Amino acid sequence: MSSEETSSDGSTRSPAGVVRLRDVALRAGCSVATASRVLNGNNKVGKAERERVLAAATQLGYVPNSSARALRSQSTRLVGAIIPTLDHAIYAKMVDGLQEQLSALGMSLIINTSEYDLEREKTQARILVGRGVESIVLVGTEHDPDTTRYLRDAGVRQIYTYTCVVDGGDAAVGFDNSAAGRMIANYLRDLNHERIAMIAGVTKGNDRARLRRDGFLEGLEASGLSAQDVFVIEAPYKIENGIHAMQSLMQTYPRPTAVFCGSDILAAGAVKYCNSHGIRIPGDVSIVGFDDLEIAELVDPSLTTVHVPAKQMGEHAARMLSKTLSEKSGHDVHELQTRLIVRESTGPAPA
Amino acid sequence: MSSEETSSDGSTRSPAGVVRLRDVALRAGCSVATASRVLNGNNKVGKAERERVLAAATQLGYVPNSSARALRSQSTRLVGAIIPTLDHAIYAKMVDGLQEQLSALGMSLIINTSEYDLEREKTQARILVGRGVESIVLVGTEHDPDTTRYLRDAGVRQIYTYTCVVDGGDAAVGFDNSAAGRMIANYLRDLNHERIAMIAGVTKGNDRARLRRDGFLEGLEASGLSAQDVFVIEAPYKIENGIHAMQSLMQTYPRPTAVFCGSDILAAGAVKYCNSHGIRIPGDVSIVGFDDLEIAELVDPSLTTVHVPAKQMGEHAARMLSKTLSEKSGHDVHELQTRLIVRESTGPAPA
DNA sequence: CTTTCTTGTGAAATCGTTTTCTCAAAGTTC
DNA sequence: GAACTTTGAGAAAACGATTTCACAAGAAAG
Repeated sequence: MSSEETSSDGSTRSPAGVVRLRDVALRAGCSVATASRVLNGNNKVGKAERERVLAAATQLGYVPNSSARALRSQSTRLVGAIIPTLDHAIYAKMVDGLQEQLSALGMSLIINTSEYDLEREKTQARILVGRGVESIVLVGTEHDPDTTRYLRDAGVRQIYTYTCVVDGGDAAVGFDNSAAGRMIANYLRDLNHERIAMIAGVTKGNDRARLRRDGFLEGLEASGLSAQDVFVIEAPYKIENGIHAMQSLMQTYPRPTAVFCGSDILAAGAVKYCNSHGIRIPGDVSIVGFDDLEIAELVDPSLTTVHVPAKQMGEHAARMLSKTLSEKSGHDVHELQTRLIVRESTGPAPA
Repeated sequence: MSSEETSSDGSTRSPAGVVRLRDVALRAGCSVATASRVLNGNNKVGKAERERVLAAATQLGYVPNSSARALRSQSTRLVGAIIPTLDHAIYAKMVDGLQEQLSALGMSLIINTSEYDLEREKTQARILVGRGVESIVLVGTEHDPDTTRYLRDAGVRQIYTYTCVVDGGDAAVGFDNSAAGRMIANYLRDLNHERIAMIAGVTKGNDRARLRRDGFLEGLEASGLSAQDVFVIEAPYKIENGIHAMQSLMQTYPRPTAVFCGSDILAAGAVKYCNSHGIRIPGDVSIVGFDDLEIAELVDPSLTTVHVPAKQMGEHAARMLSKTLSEKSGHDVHELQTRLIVRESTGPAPA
């Protein structure tokens, strides 16, 4: 006697009581092949048979085994995403949008975090391929060449976000980090600032942080300021780092009159430091953030910052992915617009 | 000629260039059965053979096809999570911890968002079951009875988070929302506040919000205050809602001298309103938040709030899930401790 | 009335693993 | 040294779907 039990109508059931296609076919009085065809919308099935199968399936509450389906048809409707962390609103928002759209399009999302480590990203990519994802959403353009090659070889479509540079990938949705940096440079120069500093994110393995910094420095150079004189501190996106970096900057002489932060998180820390040390914003120093998170409006003074459409970016990435299935267009770049949000933390350079 | 290409060493590769177990076995000079045994830690394999397989696997960068593995072994190592939204740090942090641990334990996570809608949660649950998840992480104890039953019938283990009440589920990891509410009630009463109000989250379909409110009101009653006199406003967790709710409260007479907010988000809005309308905190009104998000420290004055170990909760949920596989303990509750973080937004009641 | 397409159907191969059988070789025990 | 364990390894059978192939039966064309 096997572990299966044979019921009176002759159908066999697995111990867990899970309904298989065989059971549906048995009840509908046809072969599994026919049942499969009906359930997959293949129209080469007679009307009567089709209806019997459909009825049997609903009556039994049949749910296809997606492992089996994926194994045979080599098509999971599965998407992977590797992001640095979910503990940062800018990525969480993107994933939120991505998930929402994918769900609406009948796809599912497996997420993995890399903690800003490209080596770890490589490992996660392998896992996701093993899971059978058909596409993978990554952050930024810079990745381990192994990762890029591996994914290409595995036939997995790569979509980069927060960037407009496709490079080794298949598509990109994001914005021009460099242009955003230049925009801030121009904005601060228009306010007559001359002693300018930056608190950037860690640029190693992070092209977004690097491009923002480089664009910013380029913009300053273009306006006649030597980039040599611009003090740049790199720090991970944490409030404490913003505090400490601002402390360092405020101890330099001459003090900068404007500080551009690579993220609102760093900017919030910078503001906190100034507030607790009697440094007036923007009277003594102007501070600019990046991302336009909720905190930008909550800190006092509220932050001038660059708005990044994070959720839209995720939504658009999802739409790009669904397109893949039908029209596999080539290198596909979608640029979203960032915009400067001027609030209270910036003002003209002190006299 | 098939679609496979045969390379010089005799191994066959699928068109996509994915390495299969067969390739590993071929390179190691053994059968697939043996290779499988080695890779699955079955110790009945000779030392020399074992090492050759391991070497071959790493050299080829072998990643098992999890569909096939799942199909045969009847175990996808797949976990689902349905959370209200990722656009709220408290959930994003939990998922961050969950994902990190699951990944370390060799499991993958599919996430879905419900937008605080139990109907939508039901739909998502069905999708996840179809995907073959073995467990599902949900937020709170309150769910559509259909969802609970469906998941139980499908043999999917249900883990509730942010709560200690298991009810229809299999396990819970979280904290006592009601006790946290009482704690705040006592704290405010100890500061001699008598006119107290609350800005709660939406309680429909949200037992956490409801329990916090009820615990708070109970605590006030216990200290001799009539819950009738406590004005409670419900609002979704958005900053603007905090602003508007605070506006309403400040227009009542007599004004409350202390306001408990169901979330730091609402509290941040409340603070913002006061700051822009010359209402002193805590001189005129004390404000208490909930969650201890980054913003609690960033707003001015910084928020007195209840610390919630969100990331730990996710990590613990992951560990509970992995336990299932081996020791399937029954109803399993793990209570984490919340604690009151006193900052600048609270003080004694004005005279 | 044959021949040639359609059309609908079922049998069987397949996807890449894990796991059960089977069996040979090498130890053990008397 | 014969009879029994143990041990290690391969061949082959699952797992549950999809999809190819083969083939009837009926329709259309000659």
